[in-house]
Amino acid sequence: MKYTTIIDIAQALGISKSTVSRALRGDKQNVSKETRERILAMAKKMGYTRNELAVNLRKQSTRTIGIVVPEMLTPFYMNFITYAQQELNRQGYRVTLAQSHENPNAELANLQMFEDYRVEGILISVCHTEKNLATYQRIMKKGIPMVFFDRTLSSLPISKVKIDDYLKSFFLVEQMIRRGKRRIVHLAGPDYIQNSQERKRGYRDALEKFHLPYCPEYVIDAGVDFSGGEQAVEQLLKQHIAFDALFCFTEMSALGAKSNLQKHGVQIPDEVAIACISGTDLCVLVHPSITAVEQPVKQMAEEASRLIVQKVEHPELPDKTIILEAETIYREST
Amino acid sequence: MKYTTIIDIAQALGISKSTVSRALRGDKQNVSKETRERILAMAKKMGYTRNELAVNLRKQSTRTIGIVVPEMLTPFYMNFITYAQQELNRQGYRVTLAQSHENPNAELANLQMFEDYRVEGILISVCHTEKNLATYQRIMKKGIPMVFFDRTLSSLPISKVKIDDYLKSFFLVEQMIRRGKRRIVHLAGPDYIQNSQERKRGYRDALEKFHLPYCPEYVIDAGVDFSGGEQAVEQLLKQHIAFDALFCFTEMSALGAKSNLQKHGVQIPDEVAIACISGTDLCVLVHPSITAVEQPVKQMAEEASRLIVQKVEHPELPDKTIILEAETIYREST
DNA sequence: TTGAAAGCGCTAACAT
DNA sequence: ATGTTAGCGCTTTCAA
Repeated sequence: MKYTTIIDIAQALGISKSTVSRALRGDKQNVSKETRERILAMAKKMGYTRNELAVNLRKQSTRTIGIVVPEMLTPFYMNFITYAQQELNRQGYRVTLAQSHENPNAELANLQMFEDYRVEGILISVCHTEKNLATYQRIMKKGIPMVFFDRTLSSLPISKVKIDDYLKSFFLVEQMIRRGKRRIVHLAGPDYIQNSQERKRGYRDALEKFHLPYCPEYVIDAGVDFSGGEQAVEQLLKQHIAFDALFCFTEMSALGAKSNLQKHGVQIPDEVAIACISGTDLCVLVHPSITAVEQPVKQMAEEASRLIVQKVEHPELPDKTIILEAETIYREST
Repeated sequence: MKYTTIIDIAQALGISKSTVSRALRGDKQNVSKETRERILAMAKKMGYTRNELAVNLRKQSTRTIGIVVPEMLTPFYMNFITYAQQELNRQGYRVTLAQSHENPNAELANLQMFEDYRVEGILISVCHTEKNLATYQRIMKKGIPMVFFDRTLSSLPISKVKIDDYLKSFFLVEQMIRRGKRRIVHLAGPDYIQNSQERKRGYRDALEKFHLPYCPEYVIDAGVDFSGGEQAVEQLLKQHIAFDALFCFTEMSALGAKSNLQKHGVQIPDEVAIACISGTDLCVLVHPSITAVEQPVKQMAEEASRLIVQKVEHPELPDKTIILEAETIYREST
């Protein structure tokens, strides 16, 4: 399969490739209307499509932003990507996507690939607090702009867009306590995600504020997904740990927990209340009794996009951290 | 920001760029172990990353497959993408993604972009039966391999991977009838999606088999998303159309319908049974009473990937249509 | 208004 | 084992 090139067009018309290039790029100044039309017609006839590889190589610019996310199964990251894509397209950038599947090695490979393809900026939600620190720093030092979003890293002086996980966590737990819950179990996320650590702090401090005891066995590592939530509940029941509320790290683990509780015949929310900090309204949609603090995914995407574009176009400007107000949703128990 | 090139390395070492290129590409035959090591060390020291743009241009090959999907919000397409990516990577191909947002113009732009970037094959689930027919044909004629999946087009002689929507639809409706449902409403998808048309046929024929009347007002255009399902139910209730079962086109419209029914105090599934053909277990997860025929997304992704690779590497081979057996799931009403 | 020529970073055929 | 050279498709000075 052979693509038509500007040389083919030039030859077919008996003119130089420079003129063809100019016409095709829409340069109205330096090519007569007549030849312009002949060129456009011939290009169409020959099925010409400009080779972006060659253009990018020549121009030494791709106008492409790479986005790395831990996963794309929950709507949160997909929404982020969609909004970011919109905003970045509006600003004249293209987007290429990569998922790390929660695996630092895959994340590394993706970042490497972005470098190889000369993306001009990177938006990333990291999958591990430490594992790829050196790589992030290497990329920064190389001068490739990066912006962290959602799962950020406090240890790195890079622009970030996030919510205040500590505060939101504190808030949610406080709500549960005010509603009379006393034995609140935290289905926590893994420690290698910083948001998880901050939510643990929020959980702990909220208990403290109300002089409730902090029991280590009430904090269970439930991972990030559906089955993590199921297993955590399984464990709780097996160990006969009494509880009247669950505060989950992700919406998926909340759903998993819910599902398993129902399987065991536990009434929700009469006996147990469930809450999580959610990227979308999935939880609410699925089960209105789950209380959620909703992350402002659209704003997050737009802020992150604006930040990365700014950084690409004005590398000299200082880094910025944006903390977004998450919307708190209260649902009446049904 | 200036990237290190093989010329930089060659100069730093006082050798030719060909040797550097060879060493960096892992050619052990034609470069002495000693210089090889010097080159690798220097490359690392200077932070070299190969410019894939240049490589692709020079080699006239990108080893990249483009995937176009209507949306990425439902897990079905995301699962497809993930599995396809795995399989294609295994075969030495990269993947680039685009979503049409159910918009034929966006789909067109995405296909155009894929051409510009010289993808070597395209996997697509179309968003409209007719709108972009000419483009698909143009691409085919140009010799760019394409494989259709899930939402395919019977009118085009291109390789496809799909389920038998007619059969599965027939089957599902038959089940409802056998369970005593008589007034089955079909929240149908739009006619510009072929799968939707075939499911309508299946619905109709199943009724006929059991000598049940076909009422046009029982077939409602509910679109593809959550709000479509909500609105369809709203309309049913407002018009006082009696029904005891809903057969929905998508899992999202099933969820929307369910949500609105609950809002109006209708018991599910005591009064109304809901069924859909689902790409994932989302429905089941959300509401175990929803009956679903599960699409074999993993196989679909793997077959489609294999087909496209085969077509890229052996363009002379004939087109193929693969119809996958969808797994039928019965859930007991809870 | 047009053309000639250089070059983006890399590979590969052909010398040496 | 290494170097020289041509060229992938395009843009962009510089000349004409």
